[in-house]
Amino acid sequence: MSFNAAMIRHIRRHSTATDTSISISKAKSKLRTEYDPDKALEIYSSVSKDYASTTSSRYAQDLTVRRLVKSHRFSDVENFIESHKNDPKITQEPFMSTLIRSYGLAGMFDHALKTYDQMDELGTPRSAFSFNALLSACINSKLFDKVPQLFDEIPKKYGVVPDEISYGILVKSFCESGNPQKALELVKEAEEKGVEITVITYTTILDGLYRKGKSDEAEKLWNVMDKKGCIDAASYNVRLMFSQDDRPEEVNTLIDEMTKAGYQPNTITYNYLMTSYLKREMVDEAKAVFKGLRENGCNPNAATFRTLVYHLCRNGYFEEAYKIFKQSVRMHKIPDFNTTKHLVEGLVKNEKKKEAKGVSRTVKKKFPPNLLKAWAKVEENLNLTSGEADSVEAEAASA
DNA sequence: TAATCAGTAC
Repeated sequence: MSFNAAMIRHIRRHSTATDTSISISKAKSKLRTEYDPDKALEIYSSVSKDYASTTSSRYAQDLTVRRLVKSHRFSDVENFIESHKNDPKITQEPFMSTLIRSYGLAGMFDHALKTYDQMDELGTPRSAFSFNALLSACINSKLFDKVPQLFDEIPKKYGVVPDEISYGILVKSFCESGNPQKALELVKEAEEKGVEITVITYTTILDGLYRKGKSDEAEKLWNVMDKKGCIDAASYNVRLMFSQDDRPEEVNTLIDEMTKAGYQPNTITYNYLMTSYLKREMVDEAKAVFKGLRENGCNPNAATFRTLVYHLCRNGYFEEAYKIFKQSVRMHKIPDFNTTKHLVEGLVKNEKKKEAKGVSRTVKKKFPPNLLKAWAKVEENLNLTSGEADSVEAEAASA
């Protein structure tokens, strides 16, 4: 089925509860594991809007847009987002902002701006909230130079007053343009205007400085943040990210410091520690970090699996990588195309063709349709197409 | 409503 006007009518018709409608939480969990954009649309349309809170439906909407974007179906994205403009909630700024943000996720900034300009005729009031949605859309569309321009023009045009988040997004745009120095200057300017510099804004600049190799400046900024008490776990994670190439002992020391300062290490923290071990081929230590996640109150995320499988393959531990891959499938967090490609190639090379076929069958069920052509090529090159094999998924389910 | 999870993306 392809997305069309009938589907939009279907979505509208189901705006009240019917026996076919499902709860938003059920839709969210279904959407998380559904990569086919058409099926994602079906799930979205079956949600009863009566139960949908703004944040929940925004999440479901974002997921649906992401699935369509992954398949490069931009006209369907447009139809999908535009269909929401008939919703009576369109006069509510947060609802409208969701549409602007969604266009940004799709990289369709022109549409985001057009939608923002439309707010007058649709009767939606403007505050910093929708302005920030527009600036985020700009960042997500990777138009970093456009953010300062909008920051200058929009307040003049519409009388919107930028808030601390607007400044945070402007800071991000400078960092993304490779100019964290300019971001630091902006901090001064904002402070003079009495706009708060939040921990997220500081952390953004910290990351920007490290990325440009300005470790000295980053450390100076860290001291400023420390003095102000403007630090959280994510700030520590940025420091950890740039210490991944250090010795694992040093990474562990930094994590100790983090814990003593009262910040709970999270999954991302442990991902960095794991990577620091893997970069030195300390596979047992890395696996110990992975196994210890749960007792540290953390769950592996998609990056955990991707990193572990990727490095295990790079180091030639294909059977280990295969085991981890099976776990990732069970948790609906399977690694990306390239990592999985490394895995099947390594399995074939090591005469594990049956396992390779299992991975391949799973991939064909889980990857977005637009990647399947490229995957068919991988299969063909490895001669995996003949014969039958159970998918990893089926095997994992029966295990 | 913004920040951190490998890297050109496929």
